[in-house]
Amino acid sequence: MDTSPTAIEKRLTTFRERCAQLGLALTPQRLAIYEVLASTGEHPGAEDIYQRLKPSIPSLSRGTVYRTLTLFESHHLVSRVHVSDEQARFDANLDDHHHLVCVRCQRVVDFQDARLDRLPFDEAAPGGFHVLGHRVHLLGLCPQCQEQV
Amino acid sequence: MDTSPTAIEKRLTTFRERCAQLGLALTPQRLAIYEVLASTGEHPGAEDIYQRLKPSIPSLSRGTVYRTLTLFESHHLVSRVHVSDEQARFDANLDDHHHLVCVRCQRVVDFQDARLDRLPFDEAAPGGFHVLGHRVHLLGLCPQCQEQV
DNA sequence: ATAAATGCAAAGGATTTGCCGTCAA
DNA sequence: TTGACGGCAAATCCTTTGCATTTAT
Repeated sequence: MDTSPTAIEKRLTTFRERCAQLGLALTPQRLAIYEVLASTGEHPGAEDIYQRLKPSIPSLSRGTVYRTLTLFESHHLVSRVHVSDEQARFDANLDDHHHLVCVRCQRVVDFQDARLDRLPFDEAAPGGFHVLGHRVHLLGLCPQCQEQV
Repeated sequence: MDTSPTAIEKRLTTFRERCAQLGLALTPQRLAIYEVLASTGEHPGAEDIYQRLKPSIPSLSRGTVYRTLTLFESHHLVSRVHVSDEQARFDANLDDHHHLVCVRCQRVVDFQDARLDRLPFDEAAPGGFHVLGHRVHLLGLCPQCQEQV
């Protein structure tokens, strides 16, 4: 995900607009939670976000983080990523994209490749399944984990 | 997954062999748990398996089901499927395959398509990621859920 | 002002774990 | 007999929820 200041700004602007449209209150907690997601490509989980914000917002509670993330997801402001078993992880990148998953450290990196966006699956769907979309997970080792092997 | 009697038999035979090779005891519980997985394409979760076996093995405990599934997975006798948030689900189909996931009822169906087995991703991996394999999830509606919409 | 949002703590579900009795090699 | 295995219950981890209070619009 592009995490340049410009791209982050853009995401935040869109976020404020969408909240207004949706009639969602723009509380400091919500803004802070969204900011964390908008400015990282790390796909943090609820607990990660809670820990990152606790110092600056001491009153913040886990419940709010969970509730807010679920709310954001239901309004398609962020998406939920299921990697391995562990906790759910979140992503503010709403562009069509796929994921590289490190099988060792579980790091998740977005990547885009037009060639993977149109797969020959429509005709392939067996059993009358009606395919709406697809997700590709590339499993492998991130640079850091390659060194440690 | 092919659930014809012949295919199931074949899986069971392989399973027994692998257990012997690995020095794993072939207990009634383990066999029963594997049989459930070998004879269904439903990708049941631990609780599903427990419920299905409880009537025939009243002494069975959840702990054993969980422990056994984890053991199987660590020896690559079954694989763990992460669909949505809910519980982990298991699959005795070890052939290379992908998954159709119903976004409505969460049904998971295996499917194979040679065209999806070689994707143009090797060169695509950004940031020095070393890609070892990939998984394609096709998201859509199963026949039953299409009718209910 | 008023409905919505937060904090807190308790509840919930899925899974793991420790302990002890049991069983098979 | 001896280590592996299963049953049971307690513990753990992640997440949701109810309720009283505070806040955004």
